[in-house]
Amino acid sequence: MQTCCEQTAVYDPSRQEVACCDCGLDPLCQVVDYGARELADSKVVLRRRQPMQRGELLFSAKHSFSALFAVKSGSFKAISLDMSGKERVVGFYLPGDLIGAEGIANRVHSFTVRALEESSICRMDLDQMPQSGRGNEMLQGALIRMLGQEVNINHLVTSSLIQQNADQRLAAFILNLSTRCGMRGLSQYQLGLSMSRSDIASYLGLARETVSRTLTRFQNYGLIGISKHVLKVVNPEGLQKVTLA
Amino acid sequence: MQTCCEQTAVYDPSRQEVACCDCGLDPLCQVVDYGARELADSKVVLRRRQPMQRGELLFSAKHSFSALFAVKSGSFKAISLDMSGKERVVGFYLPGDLIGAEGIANRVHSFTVRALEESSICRMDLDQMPQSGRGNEMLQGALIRMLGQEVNINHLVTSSLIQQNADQRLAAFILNLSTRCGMRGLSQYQLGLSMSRSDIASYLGLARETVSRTLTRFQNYGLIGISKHVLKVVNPEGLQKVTLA
DNA sequence: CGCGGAGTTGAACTGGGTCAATGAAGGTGG
DNA sequence: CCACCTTCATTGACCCAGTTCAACTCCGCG
Repeated sequence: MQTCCEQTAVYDPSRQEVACCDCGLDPLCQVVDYGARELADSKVVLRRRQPMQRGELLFSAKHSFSALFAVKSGSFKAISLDMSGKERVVGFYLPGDLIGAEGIANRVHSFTVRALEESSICRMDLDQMPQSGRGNEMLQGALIRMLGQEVNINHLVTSSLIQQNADQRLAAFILNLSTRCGMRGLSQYQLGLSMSRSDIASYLGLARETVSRTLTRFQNYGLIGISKHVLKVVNPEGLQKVTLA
Repeated sequence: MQTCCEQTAVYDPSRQEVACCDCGLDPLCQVVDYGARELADSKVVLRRRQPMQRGELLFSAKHSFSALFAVKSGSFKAISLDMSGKERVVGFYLPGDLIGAEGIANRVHSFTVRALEESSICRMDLDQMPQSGRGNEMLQGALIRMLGQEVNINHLVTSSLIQQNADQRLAAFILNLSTRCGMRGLSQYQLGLSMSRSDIASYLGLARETVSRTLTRFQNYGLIGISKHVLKVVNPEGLQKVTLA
């Protein structure tokens, strides 16, 4: 069992990287580290800081679930095919975010996850959960808390998306990115938009032209500054107001 | 510990009621029943078939989490106050549905749940989870599977709502109600719409006038039959087509 | 009987989608 | 190194789905 900051792969550490203590997988990692002895004979394995290239798949829809992941650096998008066969972006993952919990129940992933840039992830193999013991109980407890969080977050996101207009959705989206970065110890006010405008549009249920227009309007209002894929949050209170309107 | 079909409250059994084997809480109930001896000293308590009046609250947002619920008969709606203080319907619960899982992680409920009609619920008090033992592990395992399901369902619902027009949202909504009733052993083709048009509109992110107009249009097309609060699913394949369009 | 809430229907307005043109950036091969 | 291509982004013009506002009906309830 490896301790928290041991390297398992060659990787450039100069990139913005989330600290373990700020990571969504940390509660589980701690259990695994702490319970090393109890879990020693189990198949739970942590592999840290695996590098990934832009465009590479973390896993695919309908493939069997075998591990949970946490973004260490970089970013990912989740894509789902709806019934009519169209691709839809269903989520973005930033450093510290947990990926793959949706697969636990049925042991099958329900969407595809792709790296938006050069990234690194931690991987916790759970294809063979230990069958019993104190370590297992703690692991399960941590899983329950994490899944509960996931349920809550999804509820909030859904609520805010469904009944808001384009301005509100985009303002909420930007603030969401910003606070998530803040929570994870990254900059709240300078965000790297690694995803395309089309990705954002798909995620928010808008046309990409609307995303483009709204962003430039926000910039004209002095709410944000945007050039290419760098977004500066200039006036978070203003954005907050937009979401309420 | 009570066995599955023991009554704990006086309640008129003539109403449409879901069987235990079709109930979302059943995996947990089974664990509790099966592990009665192991859990005997714990604080996990099942209370079955508690009656509730129309308008009565099951729990309120910000109140501390202490139990999971399953709808036995009747129906409920979940209401959340968004940041601007407006009420928003975030979900409907039918017989067999599980309520309250969103509160597990933070031990606090994130929305309010109200009975839409005379209903009954089963209640599993979890404010004091057992600390260890085989029974606990099974309980945790069942919780994990349930939460995982919840995450998946939320994803599907969100996806289908965000990027669809009014017709698609309403058709999907009706089919969703129908299949859920079917899964739980109730009629798929004759649904009781215990919620108001405004509730449906709020849930789907539409104006109540749009819901009204769309329903009558569906009726004119021969897709459904609707009078007051009884909805007949006449042409499910047709509705399915509408969702894809 | 009169009141209030829920539902339906009509008419007018508008936010955002669609279509189209153009520009900017990155990749590839000669 | 440049020419070409592809993909992504921006901006303008137009149009329609769905909101808003308003009138009216229906029903339950004091």
